[in-house]
Amino acid sequence: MGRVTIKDVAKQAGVSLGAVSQALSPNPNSTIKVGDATVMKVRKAADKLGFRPHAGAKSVRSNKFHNVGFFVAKKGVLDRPPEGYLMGVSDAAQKRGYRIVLVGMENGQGQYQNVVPSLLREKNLDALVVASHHHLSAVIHDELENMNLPVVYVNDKHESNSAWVDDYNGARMMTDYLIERGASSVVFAMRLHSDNQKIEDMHYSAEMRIDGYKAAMQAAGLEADIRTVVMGETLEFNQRIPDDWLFGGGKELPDAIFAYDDDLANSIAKIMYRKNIRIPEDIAIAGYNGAYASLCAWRPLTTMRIPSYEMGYAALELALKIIEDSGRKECPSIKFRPELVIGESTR
Amino acid sequence: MGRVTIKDVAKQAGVSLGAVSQALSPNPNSTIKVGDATVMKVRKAADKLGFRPHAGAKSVRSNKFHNVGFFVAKKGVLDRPPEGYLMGVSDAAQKRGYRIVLVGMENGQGQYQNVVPSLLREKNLDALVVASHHHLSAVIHDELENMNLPVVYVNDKHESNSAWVDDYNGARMMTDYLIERGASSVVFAMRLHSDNQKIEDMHYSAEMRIDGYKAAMQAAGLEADIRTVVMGETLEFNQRIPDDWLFGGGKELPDAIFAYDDDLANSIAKIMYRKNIRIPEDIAIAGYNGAYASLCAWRPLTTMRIPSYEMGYAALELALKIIEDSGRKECPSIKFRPELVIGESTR
DNA sequence: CTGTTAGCGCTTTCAT
DNA sequence: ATGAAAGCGCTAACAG
Repeated sequence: MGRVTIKDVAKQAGVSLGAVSQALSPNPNSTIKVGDATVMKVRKAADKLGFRPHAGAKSVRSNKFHNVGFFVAKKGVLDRPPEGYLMGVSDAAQKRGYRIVLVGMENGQGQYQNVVPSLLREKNLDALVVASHHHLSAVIHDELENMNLPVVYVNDKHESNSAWVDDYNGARMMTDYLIERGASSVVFAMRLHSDNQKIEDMHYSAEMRIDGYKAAMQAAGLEADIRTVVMGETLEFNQRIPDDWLFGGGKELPDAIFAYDDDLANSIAKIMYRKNIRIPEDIAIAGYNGAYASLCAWRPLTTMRIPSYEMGYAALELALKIIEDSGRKECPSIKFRPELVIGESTR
Repeated sequence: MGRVTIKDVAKQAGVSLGAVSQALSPNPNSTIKVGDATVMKVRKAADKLGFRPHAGAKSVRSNKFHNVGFFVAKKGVLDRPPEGYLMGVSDAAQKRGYRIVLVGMENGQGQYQNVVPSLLREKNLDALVVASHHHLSAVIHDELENMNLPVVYVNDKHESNSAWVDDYNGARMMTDYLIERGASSVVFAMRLHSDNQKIEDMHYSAEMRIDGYKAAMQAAGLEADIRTVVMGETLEFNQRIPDDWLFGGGKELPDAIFAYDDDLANSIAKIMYRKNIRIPEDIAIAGYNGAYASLCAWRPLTTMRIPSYEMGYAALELALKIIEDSGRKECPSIKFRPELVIGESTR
């Protein structure tokens, strides 16, 4: 039993080839119109024969794939939140009859080698959603421009074609909250990937979060206190931060620590716990991102939840808008608002 | 500037069409052989023109897609661990030049409507990896059989073509550990999706974990105590379990609770915390799965870690074995061992 | 609506 | 190695 083709269906249904094509995947611009009766007849025949259209063959003529790539500009991404982006992208795609194709970063020996992964070397996608957690996305951006492939960004801020979060206000709200709850010394903690990494080279959210934090501190008449630690590119759950990073050696314990993200917040909280400093009684700790891990833990973290599912969903819809209006190249970016989720790591 | 095809490359390189085809994607069985010099020349021309082969066109002749589907037989999966399966699958695929295509469950109004999602109705995949967390996979199994699509299971136990975990020994080890650490009353807690759900209708791991737990209790001369609670299909992080489920109304607080999975363990721990029962001083709580959330939390959970990345990786390799040995239909299933990860929810 | 035909981009065969 | 040509499954254009 070879493969069942449209030809077999036509024979079985007793109609023409073109009729089958139109019955199964109608095109309003087609010169050939099929009636409901024919459609039914064709469907029945197709079902009986177990016909499944060959996606590749379709794409050859139409040059449409109904595939959208999901590119993660980060190593080892899928093992950690927020994977809500992917879920949103996937649901939106499925609803519109598109498939999501995973495109991973290629990396050898901890270095990004081929910036454009080999999977993109084949023509197989109608568009690409880039989920950025990394300054690297800037490099990719240029490389992709030449490929004539519409690109949409999720969790990255660009002039157009992106879904991003208003982290300035997010950080401001979090800092305000900590101050309101009684903190007068609030440290903003973040990690760097290397000794001399500049804020400008980091993800856009770094600058926004710092600015939001500073603004809130200034408005309250408090002094901003930003502390950084140099760590590897990813923060493994067993990777330790030096115990004396935040205090010790003369430094005082602040009332609250606002960490750049939940990973860092959890790591800091672990240090405190080891030192028998009680959370939230002795110190308040807040994170950012609203990672699943922070929310469902038996001792949930106070965090700013990013609407990652909605952002992924919106990003895919942006991508489809561009694909389907074949003239248009750009759509305005969409701003999302984060939401304060109060856990048990603050009072 | 239309699309750059193999024809343009041939012209640019000054060689024949067939030569380009062979130079760029060599086939040992081809009658036409190209030398290294030609290959170089062709590659250079292709690079210069920005040539990207059309995946669809390739697939028409060869009937190979270099796509493997990843099917999640569960609603809203990608938002929660263990997503390590997907990462393993994705890495293994990338290494071998395959793409991962996400195939979601279609569900309307909380009911599974079309068991085989529409994305599978097109011929587009060489194989499918089914990640099962659900008895539903049995239904899918039958439906897929007719499709002539090799199917491999991850986190499900079948005679062949599956990567599964030895949960019997996992549960046994966990129970032994709890007993060793001083517990004499250990409750095994699990949830049911409906009032009259039978263990046999659940995921294979339910029975294995129960049996492992029972065996350990019996070996220690203790009485098994299994308690179930009826909940929705998914356990949201804000979904509450009745506070009096495990104790109250005459029931005594056990020394330890071994929960079917980390989600449930976290929920139980939250109840305890609300009731001012100290963990681990007053009661020990253990989970299962080794979800990222459990491991990276600032108060990590004691859990059995499933090697989900490795399982996903292995499952994909099984799939490729079947794809590439076009004769073979089955490979022996692979058993994985879970690993005890001691957190701070037990002594 | 039908039947026929061209053609998408690529692989493969055939004769040279 | 070449150039020519067939064919994969499908869509789309053509005249009826």
